[in-house]
Amino acid sequence: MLTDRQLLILRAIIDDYIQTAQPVGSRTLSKRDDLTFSSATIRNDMADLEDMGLIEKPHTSAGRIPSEIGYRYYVDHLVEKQIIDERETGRLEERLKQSSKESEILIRQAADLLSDLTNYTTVALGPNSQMETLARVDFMPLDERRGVVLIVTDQGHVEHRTVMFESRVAPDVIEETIRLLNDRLVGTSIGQLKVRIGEEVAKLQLAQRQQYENMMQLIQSTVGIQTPSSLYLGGKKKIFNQPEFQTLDTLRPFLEWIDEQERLTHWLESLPNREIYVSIGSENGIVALQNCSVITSDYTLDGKTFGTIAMIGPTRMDYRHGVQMMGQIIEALRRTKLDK
Amino acid sequence: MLTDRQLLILRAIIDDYIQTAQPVGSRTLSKRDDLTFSSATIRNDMADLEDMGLIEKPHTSAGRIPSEIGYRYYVDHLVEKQIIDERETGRLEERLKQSSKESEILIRQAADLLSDLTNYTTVALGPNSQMETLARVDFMPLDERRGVVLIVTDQGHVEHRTVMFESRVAPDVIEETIRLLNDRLVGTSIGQLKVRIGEEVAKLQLAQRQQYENMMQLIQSTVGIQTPSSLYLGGKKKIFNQPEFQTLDTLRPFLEWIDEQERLTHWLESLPNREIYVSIGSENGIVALQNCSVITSDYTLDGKTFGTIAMIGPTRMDYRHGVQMMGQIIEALRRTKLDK
DNA sequence: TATTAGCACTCATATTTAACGAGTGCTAAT
DNA sequence: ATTAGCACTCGTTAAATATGAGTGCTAATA
Repeated sequence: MLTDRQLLILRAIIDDYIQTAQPVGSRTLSKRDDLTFSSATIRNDMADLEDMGLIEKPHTSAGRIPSEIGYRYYVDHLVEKQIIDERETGRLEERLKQSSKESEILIRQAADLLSDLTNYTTVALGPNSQMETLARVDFMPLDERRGVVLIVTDQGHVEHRTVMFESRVAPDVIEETIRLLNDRLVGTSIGQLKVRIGEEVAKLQLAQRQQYENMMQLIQSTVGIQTPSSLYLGGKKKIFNQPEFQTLDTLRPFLEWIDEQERLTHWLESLPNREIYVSIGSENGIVALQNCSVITSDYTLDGKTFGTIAMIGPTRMDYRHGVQMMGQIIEALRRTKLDK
Repeated sequence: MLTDRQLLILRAIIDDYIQTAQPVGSRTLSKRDDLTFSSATIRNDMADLEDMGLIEKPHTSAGRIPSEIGYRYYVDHLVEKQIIDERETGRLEERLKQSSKESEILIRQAADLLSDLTNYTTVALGPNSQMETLARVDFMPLDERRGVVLIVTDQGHVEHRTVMFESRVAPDVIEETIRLLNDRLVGTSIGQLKVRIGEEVAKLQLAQRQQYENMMQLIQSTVGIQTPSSLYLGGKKKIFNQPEFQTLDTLRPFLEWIDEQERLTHWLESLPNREIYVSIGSENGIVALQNCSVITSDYTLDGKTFGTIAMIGPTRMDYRHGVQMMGQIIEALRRTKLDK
């Protein structure tokens, strides 16, 4: 167990290191107003903290830096649970409102805002349309051989796909196909749509099948194309300002990783958390993010579960401020009304 | 005017430097099979070439490197006009075909292909929908207060926008509005659509105006949102392998610049060229691309003018190969048929 | 018993110095 | 006109040295 003084020292080391990115020495600490002990005393406590694995030294004659365990302790015990600052949240909400009431734009704006607030790179993932369900299918002919299939989801999202027929299709066949699809498929999740259409085709009577099979398979094939969840990166440049990313060895893996949209999306979708969660250094298990910490949270927009937002910075990130800002942003998003 | 030998030497210097990224010395050159002169002779010619501004030395005791003027001379006089290699073009065409027949995906694929072929970063810009013209407007109600506006262009592209009414609108008013818009606006370029709708509203009779103004203004406001031309970056990572981008000073401006999608789009759209064009070093006028050269070309897909594709590498890029590959790709694209 | 002053020791970093060698420009010989 | 020869330049590398921040330990102090 840690003594009060050790706690004070640990906290001071981390706070200082977060600010300066430099190993912290005992003399520097003893000069702080909140540490009234001599450097020798502090050295003794530091040795203990090091034995406990909370801090470490890069080399003999350097000061100490927090270890991952140290950061973990700091985040779990020394970062107060988020207190929503009403004034600040209101201001954020205001800024979000200004931009637009379209969800896509709102999310981008939120990511940018969070990045500006913290100076870290952010990633925002929109709703995964695979999870939404079909509210309605419709068809609009363009010319003899082409038309647009419209898919409307329960969340009010609309997708369109142009389809082309092999040969001319009678209007009433089209009409009937659409009626059929609406009758039987409303409520199906978008992700399952393809499979379900296949099932419906199988169920058709022989007579019907000749008529509708072609058309339905056509729709099936276009519907099957996954619409990837919308992903937005905020403040990618911010990484260039971080002292730990001033060499190619550290910068390159990060940039290469962050640019892989697909992998990024999967990663965000795989995160199990609902509320704000902090992953420190190697905890996240991603080699390219070894020296990074991530604050993630699911967010809701207009009351509905919507997506995931993440903040990525060096392990030496300002956890207190980061958690605070993340809380403010998701609260502001929660309060924001969408029109639809 | 250059003597034959000087020409030979200039070419050798540039070829060598392009490959090694190291200043080329007279002794190295004299050992080449195609240069039979002594190093002293070569030195004399090098001095002349330097006087003419075609090559320069980083410092006294280094070899020579090409100057921008040298590269320009090389590109203009020493890079043979592209000869389409039928076999190779066929192979590229094949690979393009495989991926998809959708233009969006084809363009991505082309950018990736070109990047893999050359090991440089590529940018492909899709068609600018602002230039296409309206072929048809349609409307599909979703519920009492919402509906989807469909916009079809002459090129067969479809866009949709969800609109929301302040209050319930009678179906026949909607129908009539759409008829009106179709009657009067078909053929208008998408970019002008917003202005043109405004003009039409102004022309309405007082009686009509009450009915349609709201609806038309609603459509106007949603139509006004610019759909940016689709932009695709291929092989962004490639830059990390270039020796001239191994320091943050050079890498950072490049990456920051390339990540600004909007600026990039404008830049590509502003390029006046139709056929393959090479811009060397500072010629492009972009500070962040001081040390880069760019090979750009407009391309056609399925015979129609479509967009612009660019290849960005260090000034010391393999112009011959780059121009060659660019030629192959745009030829392959030209031959690729789209279904629509 | 807990704290602090004092001091020898460690080790990354910065500075200096010297050696190296690739490449040049010039001159004189071919 | 070409080439061999040679003194000279200057960036790069390596070794030698100095600097100083910070530590751990011991002994003195409250």
